[in-house]
Amino acid sequence: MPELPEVEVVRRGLDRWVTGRTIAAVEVLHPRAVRRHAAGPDDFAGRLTGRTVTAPRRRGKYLWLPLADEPDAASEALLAHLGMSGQLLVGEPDREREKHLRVRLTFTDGGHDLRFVDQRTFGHLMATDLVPDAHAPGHGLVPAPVAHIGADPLEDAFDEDAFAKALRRRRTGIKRALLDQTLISGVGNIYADEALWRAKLHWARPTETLTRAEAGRVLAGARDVMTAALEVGGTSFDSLYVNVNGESGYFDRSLDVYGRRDEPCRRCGTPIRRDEFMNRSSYSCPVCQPRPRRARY
DNA sequence: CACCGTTCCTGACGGC
DNA sequence: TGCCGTCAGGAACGGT
Repeated sequence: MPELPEVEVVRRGLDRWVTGRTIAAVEVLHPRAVRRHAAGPDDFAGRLTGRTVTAPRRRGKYLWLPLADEPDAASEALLAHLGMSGQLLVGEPDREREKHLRVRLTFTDGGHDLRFVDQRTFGHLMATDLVPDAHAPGHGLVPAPVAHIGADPLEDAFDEDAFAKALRRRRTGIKRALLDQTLISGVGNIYADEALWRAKLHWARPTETLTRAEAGRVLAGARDVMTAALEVGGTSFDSLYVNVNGESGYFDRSLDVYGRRDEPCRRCGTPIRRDEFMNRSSYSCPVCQPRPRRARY
């Protein structure tokens, strides 16, 4: 399941394979893949055709390819969110079509094509305007649908003090807050559990009771685990996540709590517990991460 | 406004 | 063998 490190791996792959190339044609094979492009599949294709892709950017789990507008800087972009099972694949244009191929882009140089493949169709592509970035005033641009999300923990613009203060203003549990992309982006279910294990905090800990030091530990935990995942090319559990060349990451072998129900905690040996939370799973160590007296779900 | 439950989707898997 | 229920989850959306 692609979270920030996996999306970053994809971004790096795209930078190598598509930057500077001009889009020749766009095929939308499944309209659901572009459902967030309100003007429809034909408009989506029309906006991309003939445009030249510039260096890919990312914030949290969103990835975008700015489209050159010579002589000015790009004012539009191809925006991608991989959802649960989305892949962006680059390869020989005449290779076999994947079962869940949703969108295909070819380039004027006749070289490798770019394919959006997505089994569960939670991901999407769209063409969108770029708007000023509230997190870096006077500098960058971000796609309009990305404007409302927070900075991610691996970018310079991330304001740690503002994050800690915003957490304390919330009246919810820490894991809910971590999954709220407006507060901090790029953290999904897997890395939320990993960050909380590293910070030794229970997922239902009320945000308003977090000290500045504890907020700092959560953030450091998120940064550390994401950086480690990036170094090994991203996490993969079921081969649905792959980088742009179709190679899976290996980070799942390094996870400390996620998916490790009843296995010993790597710090204290206590069996990892699994709780139900938001109709999904939360994994934690009962000893390292004691349940708070007052829990917020 | 803040918070939270529901919803979209397909394939793997376990039980019978 | 095959059918069916359950599970996986990001984020938009609507209700409170």
